[in-house]
Amino acid sequence: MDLPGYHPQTSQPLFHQLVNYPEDLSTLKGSTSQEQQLKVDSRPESGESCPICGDKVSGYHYGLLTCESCKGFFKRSVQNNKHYTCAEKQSCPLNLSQRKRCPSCRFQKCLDVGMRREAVRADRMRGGRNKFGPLYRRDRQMKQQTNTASYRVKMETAQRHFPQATNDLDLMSDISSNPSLLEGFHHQSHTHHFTTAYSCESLPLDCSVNANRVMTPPSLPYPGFYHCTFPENPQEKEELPCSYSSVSTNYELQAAPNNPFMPRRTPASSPCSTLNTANPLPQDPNHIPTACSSISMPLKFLNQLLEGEQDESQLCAKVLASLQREQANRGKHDCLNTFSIMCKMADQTLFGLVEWARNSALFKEIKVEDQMVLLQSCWSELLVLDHLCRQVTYGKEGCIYLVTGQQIEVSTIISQAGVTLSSLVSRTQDLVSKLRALHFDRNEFVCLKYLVLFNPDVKSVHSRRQVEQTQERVNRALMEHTHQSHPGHSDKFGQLLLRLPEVRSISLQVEEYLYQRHLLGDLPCNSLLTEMLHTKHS
DNA sequence: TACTCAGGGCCAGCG
DNA sequence: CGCTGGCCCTGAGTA
Repeated sequence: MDLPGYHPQTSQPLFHQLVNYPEDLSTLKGSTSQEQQLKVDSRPESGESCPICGDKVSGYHYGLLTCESCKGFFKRSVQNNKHYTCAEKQSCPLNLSQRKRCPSCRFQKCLDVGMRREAVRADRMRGGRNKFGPLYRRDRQMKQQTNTASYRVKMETAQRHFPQATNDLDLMSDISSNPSLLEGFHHQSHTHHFTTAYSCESLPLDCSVNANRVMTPPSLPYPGFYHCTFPENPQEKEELPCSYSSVSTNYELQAAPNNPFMPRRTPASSPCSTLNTANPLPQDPNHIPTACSSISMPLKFLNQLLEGEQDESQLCAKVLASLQREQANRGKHDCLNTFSIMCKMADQTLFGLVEWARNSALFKEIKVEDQMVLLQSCWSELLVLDHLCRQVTYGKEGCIYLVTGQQIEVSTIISQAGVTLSSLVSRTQDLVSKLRALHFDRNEFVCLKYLVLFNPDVKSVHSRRQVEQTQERVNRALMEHTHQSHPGHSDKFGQLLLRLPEVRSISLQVEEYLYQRHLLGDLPCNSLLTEMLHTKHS
């Protein structure tokens, strides 16, 4: 099926490059998926590096942008059916000066980053185009679009396609055009200045640039929970050897009473005292744990998992900055509609989740092909889990809390939405209530994310045993954590696992809903979200 | 029909 | 002598 703005064979590159270019991530941070794609694509022009050896990229070769030498190397290797052997441990360094050292590792990296054997012609026929043509073509089109600032991601409303429609598809437009909805959507903040022109389907995009054109951190919800933490005492971290991973951020969450998700800078929050995270006990402020040796292996393992967690305030700032850039590119009279804003938020969150997975030591241990397959299989579940966690952590009863810190009243959405969206919102809110009742905490959230990610049942996973073993380890850690943190609630572990099928079911419904809107041309065609959606449907 | 550009071939240089 | 990598040729696809 030919879908608007989408070519099945071109669905891979954005996600593929995201998974395959470790060094790119830092530069990709904070960009929209489209912007990220553009950065990757602009390599030949900007003289950026070959993903295999770091040399200058000369064009698309056998599936992706590489340098001339790796192109030749790959071609010869495939044509001559070479079988190399690594003299070391198959982890030789590969860079411009050392690429000749180990052909085995070089060829393996070619395959790992996505060069395709099948693109080397068996008949050795010269010239012409291969089957990846459309893939390259789309990338080029996007480059052109970047160069001409007139490019706009096509995000037409369902209203435009189906003026008579009065179902779910209208809701997001309605939210923008209905003053009462906007009230719920707006977030009170001294740095956010929301425009409310109905015609413009407004959004808060001018929120984080100050008069000096310097990015300022966005105002975050529940201001009392945040404080500036330019470390006054640089030794602080060292004094807390097992402290909660302190992602470098100007804003950090402060201890929030009765909020099990809030990381704490007190010793009680350190992974050494993970057991206390769910039911924090009063701590002597001068007490600093000296070692982690007293905690069990599964809990140490759980602490390691926690260290990779994303910082919510950073994600919030990133999403806001991305929305702001998008709006800046569009100009004053061409505002994003609310559905597009939601898609952007989801897209950025998804980027964050892929980044989280990729940075995970456990995930890095498995083959890149498996990483891709696993992420492709569970991305929507991760999004749903992420959403659930945000609701339990920050959300108020009866409101949906967005990644940008804004809240929408559930009743408002349900009153405006059609059957599908209403059902989705209700089911999700039910699940949030169940998780609140279970006193769902941060440790458990991390475990569920890993359980969803390391799914050995996913088809075509090569290192199934490895995935299975990781899942078992996470399972044990979760079991131990729930038993220790809630000794009186012997069934919490089982209760949590029982939520996973619900997460799965909701995520499938979300995919279905998004796919329907995609068919109507409502989704940005160059987003990671769209790519992931399409990978599953193809 | 001219142009584009990715795959293939060639060959000087190197170890 | 085999491998490397820069350069050029070829020709299907595209505007």
